[in-house]
Amino acid sequence: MRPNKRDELVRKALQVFYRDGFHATGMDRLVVETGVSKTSMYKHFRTKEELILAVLRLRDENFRNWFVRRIEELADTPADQLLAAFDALGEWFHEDNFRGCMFIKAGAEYQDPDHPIHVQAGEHKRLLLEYFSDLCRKAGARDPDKLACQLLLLKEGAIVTAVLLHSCDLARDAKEAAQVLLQNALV
Amino acid sequence: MRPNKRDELVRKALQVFYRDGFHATGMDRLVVETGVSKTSMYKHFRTKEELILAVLRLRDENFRNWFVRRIEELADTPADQLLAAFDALGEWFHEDNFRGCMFIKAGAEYQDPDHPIHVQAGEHKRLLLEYFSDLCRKAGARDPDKLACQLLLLKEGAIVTAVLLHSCDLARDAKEAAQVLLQNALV
DNA sequence: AGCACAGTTTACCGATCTGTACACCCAAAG
DNA sequence: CTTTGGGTGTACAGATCGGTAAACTGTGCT
Repeated sequence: MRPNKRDELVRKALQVFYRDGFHATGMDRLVVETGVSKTSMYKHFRTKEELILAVLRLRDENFRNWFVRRIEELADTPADQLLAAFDALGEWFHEDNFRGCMFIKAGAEYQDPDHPIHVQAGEHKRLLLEYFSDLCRKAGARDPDKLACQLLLLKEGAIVTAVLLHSCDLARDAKEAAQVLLQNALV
Repeated sequence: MRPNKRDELVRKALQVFYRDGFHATGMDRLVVETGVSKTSMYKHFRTKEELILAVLRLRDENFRNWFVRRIEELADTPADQLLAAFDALGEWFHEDNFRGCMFIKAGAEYQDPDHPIHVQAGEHKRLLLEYFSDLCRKAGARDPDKLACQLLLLKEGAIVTAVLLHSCDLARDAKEAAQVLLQNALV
């Protein structure tokens, strides 16, 4: 049970779940796709749910790391970083394997608010909200928590709309809206 | 094959799919829940996919009818109606059987952009965007299509965030953001 | 050498999945 | 009354679902 073997399984499962969904992906499929035997799979993860939770943990780590790093590459001041967040989003949308937010999809497939998967998906959004709040506070916004929440709404809305409407440049529209909200909150 | 019988099946299936999801709900479950026999079910709908498409058509009709009517009850002028949309949303969020947007969930479970279910889910959002654009134009916004898109982002973001974060009053925050955007677009 | 253990193969479990074959029932038409 | 035909229930098909049993293989440690 090498720990890196487990990580490799989680990485591969992440790809498949992200592409095809949770209920639509059976364990048999993952076993074939990873090349590992079914017994080994169940040695590493006692249930499918446990595997999904591990996948979500990895996805949270990957996404937040990428998001924050990219934002800091794109801008220096907190205010500019809040806007750069939407440039980063736009880059993500244009990746050809973009399939929306895994946590929104997880919350959509496991709707019971008390289900561990649903809870963990919510935790990801809470952490993002915290990050935004922090930036808003540093930028000197009047009500940083409220502004952060509003910017989060723009981000989430842009993601789900980008999935369903493949037409317009939603990241740009979201960024311009964020600009208006930010300006309004700074005065 | 009375047509009202078919409609009754669609109505009941809508409830179950909305509560439990598409992949997680089997046809056997629907047969039990509706009391109809399996053979009859498949006489009305040749496949599960056909049933889901019928459900989405009904949902689109129900939701847009309710949404527009409620908005017109709450406000008279186009500008006020754009803001009242978020009051209507808030009422929806507080219904105890609120489970998010069925079309976002449909798009999340059927991710292939060419899949009929995904396409139909996108169509719903396109119709909502048209409705918003119309109101923005009547309200005299500078760039009505862009403003409509931004307000749609706020709406969609509020929905998915309301599903995952059960804490704050997202409809209110979204409305205040809409107010700022609207004011900015009217000057 | 001998042991421990990660990982494999193969076969299987009962449940559930979408979808179908077929005989039956009952009302309207001849 | 008999025939016709739509709607029904039963029973099933074949695949897949999540998960397990048991015996084997290979590697590293002592």
